[in-house]
Amino acid sequence: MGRIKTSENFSRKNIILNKAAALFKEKGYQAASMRDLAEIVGVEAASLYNHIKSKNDLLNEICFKVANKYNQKLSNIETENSTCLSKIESLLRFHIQEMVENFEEVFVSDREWKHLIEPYLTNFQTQRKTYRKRFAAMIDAGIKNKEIKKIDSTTAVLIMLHAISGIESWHRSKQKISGKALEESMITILVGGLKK
Amino acid sequence: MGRIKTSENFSRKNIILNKAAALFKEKGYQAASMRDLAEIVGVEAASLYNHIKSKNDLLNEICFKVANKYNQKLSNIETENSTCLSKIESLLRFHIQEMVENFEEVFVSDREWKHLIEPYLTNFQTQRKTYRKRFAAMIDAGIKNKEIKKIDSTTAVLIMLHAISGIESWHRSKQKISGKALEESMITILVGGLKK
DNA sequence: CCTACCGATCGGTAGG
DNA sequence: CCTACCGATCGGTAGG
Repeated sequence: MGRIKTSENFSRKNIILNKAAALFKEKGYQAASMRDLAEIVGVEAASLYNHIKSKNDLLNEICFKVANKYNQKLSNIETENSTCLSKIESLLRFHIQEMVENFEEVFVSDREWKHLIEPYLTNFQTQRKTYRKRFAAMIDAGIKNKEIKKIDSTTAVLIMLHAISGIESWHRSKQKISGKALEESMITILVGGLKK
Repeated sequence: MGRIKTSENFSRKNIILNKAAALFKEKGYQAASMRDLAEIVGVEAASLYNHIKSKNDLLNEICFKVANKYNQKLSNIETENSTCLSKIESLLRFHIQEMVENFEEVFVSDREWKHLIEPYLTNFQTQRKTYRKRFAAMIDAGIKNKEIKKIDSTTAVLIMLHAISGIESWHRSKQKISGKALEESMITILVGGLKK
């Protein structure tokens, strides 16, 4: 009795969630069928509904799980006692690491959220917008500080977040550099582009 | 007799192609139905098939139209007699302008190409890979020249192309800066990140 | 967790 | 360009 406790949750529902993230990432939400998912999980399609409410509910759980994690991290970084530039670097490193290590759910949250349905769709969009504003505020603080060159902070956020979401194509490449080397290259270019 | 000749082609087929690009961009290829498209065009779904072969053929035409345009531009820039850094800047400006002006088809080509079917899928993937290699070669030449700082050129290409494809969210923003201002901001940050 | 099945919607065709 | 319609597949439910 008593399973071994780890940081991962291997309940049936969590297995389904993880497989769904991989499937949605590969095929796109709409093109992925519940029969596809059932086959991967190893049950009949109807059986999935003992663990989940609907296909859209799976997307919901993936998207908000990721959003919560990112909001949490941003809050932690905001309260750090350090320069703006090093806060931004921390945040970028977090984004890059998440994209390297948990890229399936991060990718789905990033690219498939438009298939969410109301009221979750609006909720999610609002969270995204808020996150970007807080990120831009960090950049603006750095510009005021004279740590960062005078740039449009909204554009800078757009560039950095999308550059990172492009790590997906790094995953697909055959002769790829290591995750750590990728992180260092990205930081050099992105943070280098901000510095005075 | 004789229609007025302009650079735009308003044939029935081209109208369908343009509406399809907008629809695929908004809903995603899979979620967009031919009945949706027919309604936008103003005919019955069956009538579309007098102008096109299949839904997938529409995606094909959009993706390869964009690919051809980009390959053409890259070839022109490669033969220019100028510094590597200014070649890269020209290419980036072209990418940004295309994303601002023709963003529907560019976006579809960028995000929905995985729904192409063989042999077009492999053909398209190969073209993408080749394009990125040629772009990376321009950066490597600049590093050798000492125009550009020593960075991983593959990562730099990944960053720049994805940063630009993120202009999609600029289109959705309400209080947006002008296309020209966006271009200048992006060039400042991206090219600034390369310079020694 | 499975079998059996539902109504809806899909891409596409026949025939005019 | 339309009406009428096809077979396939979809998300999901009933009942055990």
